[in-house]
Amino acid sequence: MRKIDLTSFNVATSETARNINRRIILDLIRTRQPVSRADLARLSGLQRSTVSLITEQLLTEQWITQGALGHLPRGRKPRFLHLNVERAGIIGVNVRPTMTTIALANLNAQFIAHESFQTNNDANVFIEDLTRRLQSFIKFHPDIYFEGIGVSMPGRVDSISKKLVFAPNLGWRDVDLQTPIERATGLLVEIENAANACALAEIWFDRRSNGMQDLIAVTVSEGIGTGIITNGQLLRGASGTAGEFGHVSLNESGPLCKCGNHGCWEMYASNTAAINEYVRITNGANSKKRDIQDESNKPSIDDILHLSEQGDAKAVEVIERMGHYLGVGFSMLVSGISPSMIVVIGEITRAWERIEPIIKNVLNARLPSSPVLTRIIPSQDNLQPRLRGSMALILQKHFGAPLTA
Amino acid sequence: MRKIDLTSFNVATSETARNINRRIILDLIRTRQPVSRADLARLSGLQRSTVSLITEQLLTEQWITQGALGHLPRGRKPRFLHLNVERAGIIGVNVRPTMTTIALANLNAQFIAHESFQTNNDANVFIEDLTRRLQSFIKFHPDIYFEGIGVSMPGRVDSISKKLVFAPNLGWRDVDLQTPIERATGLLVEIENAANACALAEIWFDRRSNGMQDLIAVTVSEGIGTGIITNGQLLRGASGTAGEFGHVSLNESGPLCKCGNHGCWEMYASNTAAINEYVRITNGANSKKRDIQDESNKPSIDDILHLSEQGDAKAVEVIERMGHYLGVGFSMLVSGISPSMIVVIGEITRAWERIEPIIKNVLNARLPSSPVLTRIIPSQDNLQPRLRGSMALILQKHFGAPLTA
DNA sequence: GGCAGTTTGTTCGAGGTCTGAATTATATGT
DNA sequence: ACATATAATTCAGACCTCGAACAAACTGCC
Repeated sequence: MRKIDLTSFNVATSETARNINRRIILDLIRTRQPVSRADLARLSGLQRSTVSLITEQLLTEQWITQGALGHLPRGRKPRFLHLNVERAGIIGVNVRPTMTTIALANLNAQFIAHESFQTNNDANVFIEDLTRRLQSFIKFHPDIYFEGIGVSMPGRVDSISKKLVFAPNLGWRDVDLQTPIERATGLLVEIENAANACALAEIWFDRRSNGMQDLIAVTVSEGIGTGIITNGQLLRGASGTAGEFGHVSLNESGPLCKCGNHGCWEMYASNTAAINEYVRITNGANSKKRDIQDESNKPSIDDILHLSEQGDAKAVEVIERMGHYLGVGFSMLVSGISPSMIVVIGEITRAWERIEPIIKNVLNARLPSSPVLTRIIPSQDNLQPRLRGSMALILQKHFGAPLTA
Repeated sequence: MRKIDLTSFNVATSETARNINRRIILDLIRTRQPVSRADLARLSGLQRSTVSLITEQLLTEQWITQGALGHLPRGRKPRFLHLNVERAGIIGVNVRPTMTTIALANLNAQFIAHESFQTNNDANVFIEDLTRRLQSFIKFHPDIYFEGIGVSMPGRVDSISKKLVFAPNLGWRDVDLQTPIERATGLLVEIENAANACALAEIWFDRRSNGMQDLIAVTVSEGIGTGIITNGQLLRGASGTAGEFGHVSLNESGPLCKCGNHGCWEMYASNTAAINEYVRITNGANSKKRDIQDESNKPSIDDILHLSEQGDAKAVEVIERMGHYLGVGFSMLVSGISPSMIVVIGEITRAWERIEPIIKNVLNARLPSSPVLTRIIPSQDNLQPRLRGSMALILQKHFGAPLTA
């Protein structure tokens, strides 16, 4: 049971009941479409008369549309309702260290258009670039009503000020993206950390999380990020700085991390860690004296995955080591938070068949006293969880639970 | 924003608005008493007429009482409202490995009566003992209407079946306390893990958590437990097994823990760890051959704290080591969850002045890239957080936010 | 003492919402 | 054509909040 937050709460007015039921009906239509009014009454437990009133409202507001008639063995045929995919568009922006993607989707979070461009290293130049592109993107679709813009960032975002606090792989600090984008487009803008966006994407759009109210999304790339959802809601912590499990130290005397701490989880299980390890063990075999590691000589994580798929013993070793340390970190998450599901996002999911048994072994070894109830699965990367998650930020406003009490 | 849980949700009826506002008013009276109707209207934002209707209902149901008149420089004097402390009693039960305490409190969670007895090692004998004592406890207060019984347990409690899954320090497994107590007393019974109960006590009754919606309670005793509150609500995880941060491994090759894993946090920072360490370093000095450690010869944590207060160098060393490792674990919690507050419960809080700077140093060393926003404070142990938390389990039902959508 | 000004608390009609029974609409099978 | 079944709408009744008007109670000032 939730404690009432007496510092910021909403009392109920005469319209509160409608607000609650409207959101329930709208979310039911979203997830069960096509669906009839009678179905909605059965699913929700509301009276058919109430459902009719609510759907009439949703129809006039163009949130939904009426479709074909259904088929039944007996009786009057039901008229199916759908989300009105043409009503509105949501823009998702996925900022990554090298590339930035802008995408337009309908209310079903199906992509309609997208474009990508190089991410400029300078934050100010980038913002100018992005806002200009967003403006022309919007102009290019004059017939669409835009609900808002969601932005996923590779770094820590303050949940109150909505500023980017720090993005290590971009080298940006204290950047305000929300204000310039809002000013340039006049739309609602939400900024969120990439791991949090992935967690949202999973819970809002992935069937595998059906009915789950808690899960953790682990993004494995240059570093490791964790987006945590508990009780159906993002865990943000004091000013949005939760989710830095990637910087929990697994070994006090381990290698020095960018964050200044030693032996962080991401020093063992990130792509960067795998690349460094691969360079270390191949150099050790080929030429011990080549101690200056040229950046351009380093393989990419995709190279290593490709080599391991072809049976290269050292690449396999590196990937398996990465799997092992992913398992170590997961065991921490399972002990402490015990989510229903952990979703892994990143290139490493390509090698899932190889690392899954390793992860399971580590978990069983490290959690001997209790069965592991957490499902650990790879993300379906083609679904673009970062982009879809940034869209969920906007969709939530209409489809999420109302804020009462 | 919370996602609507379509597997179990509540639609709004015509009474939902009243339910919401009633709980807001009742919680405002609880926290701000004495308070007038006009104050409530200002605090809640509801109309004075609405507040009058709600308070009238609360008065007839005897949840609240009218008290004295207030004083104002001008105008009609307000009539103060209070919680009706005589309306109802809540029974809290705190089960610990050696002793069990039963306490009766009023709606303000002020203790009226309490009794303690030895905890029987045999679960069945214990249940019989407890239910008999509860029955006579209730008979002894025939004029009180009991709201329910909350039980705090030193072990893992399944949040769905409400069974005790495992209590290592009692050696109990799969014990159902709820059903026999409900049967014996006819009252609502809630069972919860001790750390979770402490977290609830903190958020419901401690002024220091005013306005906070997230905190972690860390119980330091034989082991280490973590009760986590996020978004104003207990984090339970898959079937209530969250909060086992005490069994996260800090060192893969550390000492073997009861749980079967190596180098768990509680192997370094619990009372047991401190006692073992003290025995190790004193034996090392006195007689290296005395390798059989007689249980009865071991000092208690209170002994060690007492010695350290008197300046015993080895006791001080052990306490400072414990402080260091508490800091190590806290840095994990701050990285991953970043709660507004961490509250420490246990005998170690007696040495707070000594260990606080050590903990702060560890946190600053391990979280170099961002300021630590989390306040770390000792619990006020005389407030009996375990007992009060078990009472909060029952109070929540009436004072918590309603379950809508 | 009486009156103006102020604040508390209640009363009552208006408007929004859900429920549940009755009604209308539409389809199938005999 | 008629019985049966299901979908969807209509409408009175009950509950709720709002907001204006009103009554109650108190202070200060003339």
